[in-house]
Amino acid sequence: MNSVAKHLMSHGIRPSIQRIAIMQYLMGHATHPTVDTIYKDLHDDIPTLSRTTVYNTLALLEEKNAMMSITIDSHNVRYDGNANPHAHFQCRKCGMIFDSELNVTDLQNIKYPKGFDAQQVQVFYYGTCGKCREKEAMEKGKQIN
Amino acid sequence: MNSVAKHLMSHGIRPSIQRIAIMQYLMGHATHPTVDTIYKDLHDDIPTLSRTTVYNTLALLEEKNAMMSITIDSHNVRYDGNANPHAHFQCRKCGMIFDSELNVTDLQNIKYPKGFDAQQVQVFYYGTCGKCREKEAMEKGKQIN
DNA sequence: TTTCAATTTGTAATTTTTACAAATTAATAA
DNA sequence: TTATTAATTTGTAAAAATTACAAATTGAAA
Ligand SMILES: [Mn+2]
Ligand SMILES: [Mn+2]
Ligand SMILES: [Zn+2]
Ligand SMILES: [Zn+2]
Repeated sequence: MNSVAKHLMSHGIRPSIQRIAIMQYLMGHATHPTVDTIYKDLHDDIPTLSRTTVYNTLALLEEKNAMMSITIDSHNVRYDGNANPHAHFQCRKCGMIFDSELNVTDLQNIKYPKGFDAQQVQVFYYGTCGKCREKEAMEKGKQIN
Repeated sequence: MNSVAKHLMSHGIRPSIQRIAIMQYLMGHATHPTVDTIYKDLHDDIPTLSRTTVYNTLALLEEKNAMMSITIDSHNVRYDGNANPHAHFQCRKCGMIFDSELNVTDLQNIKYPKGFDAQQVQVFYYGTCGKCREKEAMEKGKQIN
């Protein structure tokens, strides 16, 4: 059996063709794709795949902690095959989402209201990515003023 | 002139009736409301208010840094009249969003990819709030097993 | 007052997500 | 194997959230 199927089973998920394809896609694409990107890309290989199945499967994978969703972008939920906790950076210019080295587990146990119990922490940085900053510098250089 | 109008003007926003009402609502409700909640609540006082105006105004207020939006919830964007940086906690049981004491500015300058430039950081905790934990404890107590 | 610009409004369109029942596929029992 | 049942997938329709846009209104400047 392939490693993706094993990953699913270790999380109590029966490894169907569709579930393997979606999980495999997430593990192979560290781009934090949207539902639509996942659907469109996979649809080329599996023309029978339904959008509903993508939604259903992503909900299942998340519930079983096989991956995580991130709400860094207000327009679309993003999905991340890397389930171990890490922070993210979204570029406001190009919209791309990058991983950050920040170990968010350090934050897990601090500074939320008394009597509360936190199970998860997400850290989202917003700013400008390296490429977009370079591009900006170029544009400025070209300007006369 | 009232203080809300002054706040708007200090951010370069012309203080119209609608803009004052929306900004005032956010400053008076630390509940991190959705667009719909803001619209429905204000509509009682200003029956002519349009949903589009609420969307437009919130986008403007955010652009001018008079307040901030938070994407802690995948279903709805939330709005926060408190623009100075702080973390948030969402209860997975009741959906409520609470402020956290965590000073996120500490995180501002650390651990995102090299050459990148972060302008903002958001920290979102997910878990169970105090009230929901109490409720859970009660339910468990009642059970025979 | 007239003119022009900014703002608001209402409607329609788009996008994202969810609901749901039928069809298909997989697992279990006979 | 074949019949029965359960799990999964599919397609369509509905709901919910957001955006586009042009007309109407309001405010500012000439
Ligand atoms: Mn990631
Ligand atoms: Mn807050
Ligand atoms: Zn970029
Ligand atoms: Zn709660």
